[in-house]
Amino acid sequence: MKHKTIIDIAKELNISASTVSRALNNHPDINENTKLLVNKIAKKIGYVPNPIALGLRKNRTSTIGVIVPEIKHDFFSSAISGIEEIAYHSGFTIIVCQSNESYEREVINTRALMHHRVAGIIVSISQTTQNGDHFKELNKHGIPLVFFDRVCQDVKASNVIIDDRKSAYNAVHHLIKRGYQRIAHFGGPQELDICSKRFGGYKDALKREGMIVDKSIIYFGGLHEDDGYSAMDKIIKEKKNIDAVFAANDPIAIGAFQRIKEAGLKIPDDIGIVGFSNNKITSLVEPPITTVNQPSFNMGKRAAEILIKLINEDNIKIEPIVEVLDTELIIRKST
Amino acid sequence: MKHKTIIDIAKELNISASTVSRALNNHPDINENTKLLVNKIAKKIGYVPNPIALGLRKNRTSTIGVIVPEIKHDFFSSAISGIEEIAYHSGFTIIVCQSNESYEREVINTRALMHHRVAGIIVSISQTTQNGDHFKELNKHGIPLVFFDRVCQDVKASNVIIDDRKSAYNAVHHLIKRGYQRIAHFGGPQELDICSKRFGGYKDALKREGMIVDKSIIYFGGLHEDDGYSAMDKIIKEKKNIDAVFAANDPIAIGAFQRIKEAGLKIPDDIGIVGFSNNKITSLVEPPITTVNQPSFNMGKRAAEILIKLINEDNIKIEPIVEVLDTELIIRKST
DNA sequence: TTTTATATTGCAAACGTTTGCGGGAACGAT
DNA sequence: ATCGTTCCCGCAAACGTTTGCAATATAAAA
Repeated sequence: MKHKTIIDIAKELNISASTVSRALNNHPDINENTKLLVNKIAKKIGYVPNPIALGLRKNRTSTIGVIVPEIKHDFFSSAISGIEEIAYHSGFTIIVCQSNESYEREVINTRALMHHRVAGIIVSISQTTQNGDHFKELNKHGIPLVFFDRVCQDVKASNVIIDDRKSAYNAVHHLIKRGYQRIAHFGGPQELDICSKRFGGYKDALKREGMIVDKSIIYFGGLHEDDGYSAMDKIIKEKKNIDAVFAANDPIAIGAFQRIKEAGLKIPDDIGIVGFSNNKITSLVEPPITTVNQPSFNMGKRAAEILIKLINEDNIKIEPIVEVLDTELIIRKST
Repeated sequence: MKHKTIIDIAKELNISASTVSRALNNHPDINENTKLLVNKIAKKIGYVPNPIALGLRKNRTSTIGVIVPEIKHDFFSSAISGIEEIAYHSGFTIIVCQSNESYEREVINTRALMHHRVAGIIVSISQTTQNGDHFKELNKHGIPLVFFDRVCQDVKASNVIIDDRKSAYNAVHHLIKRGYQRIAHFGGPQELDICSKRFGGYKDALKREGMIVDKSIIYFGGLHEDDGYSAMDKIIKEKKNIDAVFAANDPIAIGAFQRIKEAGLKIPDDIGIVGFSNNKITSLVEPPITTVNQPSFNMGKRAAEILIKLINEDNIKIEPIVEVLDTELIIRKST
């Protein structure tokens, strides 16, 4: 079965394709009666505009590109869910790519989306991305860009983020108030902005309370469970004296959590622990883990809303919008 | 900055666009030297073929459509991850849509993808889908289709599935071998094929061991945590005598798990529990939950591989491929 | 030298839209 | 009768490719 075109409508009514096009687009030049007829036939034969042809003509599609490190991660899949939700209701479709935390792949994906003539792009950058030149190319092609969560500092673009520093501060502050004295930090890669900010918040809180920042109980690594596990493993093996852990994210916290339990230590009595992101798991382990709620779904939604706004205001470049969403410390039994 | 076209290359070399096109496609008619020159200039000016123009010409893009109930669900996001992985390495991009378990939205998404001239579609159907006519339309347009996990029975298409019945059988069989006598079943919507099959496996196992299937301890509901929670809640409130639960999926199991713990009952001593899908959470709760490992990432990969094969063999319609992936009962401390 | 085959290229149409421009018809004003 | 408007509509180009066919040149065969 072939797709119907405006030419099919034109033939049916013995008018030209241009008239049909204008009628469908409600152009003032067209007689009201003609519009009625055209729309009637269009509905009758089930005409749907060909987005490809439109894309070629306008040199732009109604597709939004999304690049995330890994689709299957809780946080990102929720965010994508939010993006899709908004996109769907605005008549956009989304193309999803994953960088697998690889800078090269992120560059390739960005270029591919650009060549696909997407209307705009939403990105959370990879761990290994130091340089934002590939994003600047988008600018040259007039493709709007919104970062969420993991933003690229050296690129002028709209951001949907949280206040990582403050959120981390609150989390660590909470630990201190609970009476914990020797608080370790299991941080992510410091090149990643969110990670260095969370570390910053950790330091702020300690300093504010007159506590020292002890490098010997600060560990930097990846963002996965094993990173938390191995950091805690070292602490235990080296018999370091700590009574709490502030992890840069939930998987790290979970890894530490497991190692703590293996060691037969009690949470929260021997060691308190707080994570970051409010992954589902944290509420289900025993004891449930205190963490910072990061509104992943909403971050996706807001990113999409902002992007679509940018797409529609294709007139002049407005100043980038930076939106900071609220987080919330969810206090559970691990602290 | 404008995108480069074959015309730019043509002008640079004072040849026609058709020659450039053929040269780039390594057409035998073209002089080897010309090919060399064309490719050199193409690389020099950074030419990338315009996929939109190509799509219009060929009436088909190199995009794969994906429709799942909800992106943010563990199982689906892993599967999407797998699909993207294969697609990426084959030069395809993926458009992801979610049906939100709504039949209407699934129909709309299917049509939208069709009009987007996707090269093929991968689907896991919604809970509420009883009718596959929208998928049959794809056939008429020659768009190949692969279902994974949740397949549509009345549509002839390739499937990537697991043996739900057998997997459920194994799970329940394991419970019986462990000595559990009164095994409840918390099932999902029975209109969903996978759910009725899992229920079938449950019955098989009981019957095989000469046990009766007691409807009073079988609950059907949704696929979420609250469904498991409320089913277990009823059991407890009505003081029903059970010593194990076979849940149709992990969220249900988790819900039941929480209610059991709230009731102060011991797992696995008072009540044994087994889930289905091997969501990450099941290994992290205490005690970790026995479950059926469902290779979500690989199911996505296989679905994509099969689809791409179908796309490339656009000659005659071959018989649909049905691939049954292995599952594995992961025995943990909850049983 | 003429014919025929072969190698290499270009022309132009087509894919489905949108849109600038021009033009005919109808009508009122001069 | 002529002119100027207004209202509708169609022609054709353009977006970037691919591809059937024709065309040219060159080489081989007769």
